[in-house]
Amino acid sequence: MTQAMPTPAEPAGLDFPLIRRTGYLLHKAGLLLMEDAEQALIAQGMRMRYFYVLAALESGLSLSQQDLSRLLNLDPTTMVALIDEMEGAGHVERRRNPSDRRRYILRLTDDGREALERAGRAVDQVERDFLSTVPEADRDRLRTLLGDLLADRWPRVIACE
Amino acid sequence: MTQAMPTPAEPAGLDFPLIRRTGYLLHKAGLLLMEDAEQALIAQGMRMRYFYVLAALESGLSLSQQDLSRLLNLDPTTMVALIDEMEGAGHVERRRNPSDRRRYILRLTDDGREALERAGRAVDQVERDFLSTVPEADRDRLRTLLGDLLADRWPRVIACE
DNA sequence: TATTGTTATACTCTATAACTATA
DNA sequence: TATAGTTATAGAGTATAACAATA
Repeated sequence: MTQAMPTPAEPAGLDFPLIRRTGYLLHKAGLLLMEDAEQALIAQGMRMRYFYVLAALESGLSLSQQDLSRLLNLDPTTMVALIDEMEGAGHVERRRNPSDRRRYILRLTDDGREALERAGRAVDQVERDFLSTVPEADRDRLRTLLGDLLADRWPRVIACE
Repeated sequence: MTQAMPTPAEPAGLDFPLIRRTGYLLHKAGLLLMEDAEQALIAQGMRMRYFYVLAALESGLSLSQQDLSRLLNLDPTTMVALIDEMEGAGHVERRRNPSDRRRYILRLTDDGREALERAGRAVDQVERDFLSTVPEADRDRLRTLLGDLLADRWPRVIACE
């Protein structure tokens, strides 16, 4: 081949204007970090949405499947399959809500709580690794900046992908 | 309904541990920003990947479809349809590479360059709006932090989703 | 009549396999 | 034999529609 081949290994050689955009960098950083986290969870037979549901149920509120669907922005039919999986793994229990027998009250089991903690540790580790190049002092600043950035968008912030 | 309903409008009321993670905030911020950008581009009949290809071709390198596939991490078959669309819109030209007639050399047309500029302005505007709550001085800091964060992952940074 | 959970179905997106023309 | 582009096809993931139980 006589043509120069762009090598993805050296994109810096390409004048690719996107990589100078804060927005682009923000998107890529978030994406890479979440991919790492998902990968770490897959090693535990779990995905991020699974982790999200565990985290939501830890709150102790009496959440139904559709409550969770709305909260995490997942389709109710998707939620059925997810809760099926979690129930099969013994991490979640379905109990009928006595005051509205159409609904379940979903509860974390002890195994579920344990799985949540273990997953949380894995995600913590991924975050630490990912942020390791950022000086300690800047990490707080970064978190604060991101929090401010999202402050006026709370309704959409808690949601899967 | 007698049970308390969690209202996504007030997630702060939920003790949702994820929203205190820098990694989670980073992911959500990047996602929301990119959704806004995609929305702005859809108003121009364009998507982000379309914008990415325009931006890559602006470099002036002699890129083939598969060069672009590798660079943007898009499947070659997906690239066919995308370039079909771009060619149909008159933004890209396919010319056979005379030194290897299997390949094309893809070129931006004047219309394509114009579309790139217009899209770039839209994305700029989205970024400015999104970052408007961050003090001017912190914006530079944020960009620098994100750049450092990605510095050792360049091979994976230039890529669609 | 409306809503929860559920199933079955359709749709979208992406990846796989096979083909052609070139090398 | 291998590669670029293409097409047709299969698969994963998601959304839509319809249903039973309950309100």
